[in-house]
Amino acid sequence: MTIHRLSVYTRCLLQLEEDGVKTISSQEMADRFNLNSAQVRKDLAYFGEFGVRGIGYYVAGLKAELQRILGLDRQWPVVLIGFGNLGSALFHYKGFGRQGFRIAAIVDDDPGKVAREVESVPVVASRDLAREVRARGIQIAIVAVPADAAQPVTDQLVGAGIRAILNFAPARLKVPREVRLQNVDLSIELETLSFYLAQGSR
Amino acid sequence: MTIHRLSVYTRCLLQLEEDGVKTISSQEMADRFNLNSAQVRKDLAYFGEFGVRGIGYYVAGLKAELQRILGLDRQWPVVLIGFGNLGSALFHYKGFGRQGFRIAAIVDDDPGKVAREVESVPVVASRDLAREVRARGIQIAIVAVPADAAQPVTDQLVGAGIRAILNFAPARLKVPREVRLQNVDLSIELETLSFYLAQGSR
DNA sequence: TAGATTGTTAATCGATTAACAATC
DNA sequence: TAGATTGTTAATCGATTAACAATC
Repeated sequence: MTIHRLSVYTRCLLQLEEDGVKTISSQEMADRFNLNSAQVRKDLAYFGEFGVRGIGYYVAGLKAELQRILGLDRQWPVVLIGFGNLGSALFHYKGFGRQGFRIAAIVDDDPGKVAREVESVPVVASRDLAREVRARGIQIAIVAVPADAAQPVTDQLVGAGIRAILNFAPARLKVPREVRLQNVDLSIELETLSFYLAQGSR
Repeated sequence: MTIHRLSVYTRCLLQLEEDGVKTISSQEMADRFNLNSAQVRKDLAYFGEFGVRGIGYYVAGLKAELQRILGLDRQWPVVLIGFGNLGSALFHYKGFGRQGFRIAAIVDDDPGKVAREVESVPVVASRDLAREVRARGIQIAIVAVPADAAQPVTDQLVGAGIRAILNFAPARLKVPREVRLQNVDLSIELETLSFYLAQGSR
């Protein structure tokens, strides 16, 4: 929860830096996100003393600190599994690159796609997955394959030494404890909305 | 939070029904999701008395109740805004349809896409958005356009009487209070992962 | 020095869990 | 009746917020 908010703060700071703002108080930050200023200060103070009493936080300095904490102060090579519609969308999505994530390899078993390059990123078959992961020092995978292909390829990823998986497939993946798994469920959010509509019309 | 869990329970019950399971206890449900049985009971009891003491919950009955509560006991026509890679991926994503969401119209201003039909769903230009929304009684929109196009089209949606928006664009949308907005941030999840990797290697 | 704002402690709030009478 | 399991109250836990001394 705190980590989630740190991400949000970081984006805010990027924006502020672009706008030429030099310092910001916890109160001003809180106002932007409907949060409480004490919460902002507590979140930040947990990782160190980044503020200056009477002044607030220096935008550039705090941004750098948060990026370091979140691991965004470096490039993370990522392997993208599945290059169908969703995989393709994620590949072209600009948001990842902006935070230092770089898709370094694509895995897809469609013979029409394998061995090609997409914007100079190689597309390989799943049999070459481990080789690519090791050769490129990849620790993060994004899984964007159909539900039934998700677990087998996940097992391969784990075998290849992947440490974190962002899963878009509508499947409940099993991974060993030491691998971090984050699921993104595209339809559960829609269900939340329909709940409110259904309640509203009652 | 509770709503989110209700969605999860519903999926579990769908699975159980397929597997021919007739009844389930709160303890069994809890075990499947690393939850506490008291929490399951409390979540369910909030909406009514669905269980039977000594027995547990009837799978079919509880499923029907939860679907009703979540508004999943009906078809929701949805308008999809943007038919690029992401829009296309969402269109073909099977998870939505399974829960009663049906993409009834697609809006895209690319002249190469307008006026065509995709799997008998019409693709219209944004100037015809309001007409389609009203004609089809659409209350839910999925926004999958680039960041800079998101706010203008959102304003149009609001004007057309849309009541809920699921936003995939990396933009902070402004909507009036009565419109429910749910943001899906594709890269914030990745940042959570990199935090743990960065921490681990420290 | 006066004003502003932090970092942190104490108080509050809400959500989770344990416990158990009710009851199938 | 005995065993199982609910619905619900009371206890616990954790997260949020208020308050304020420290200090720029």
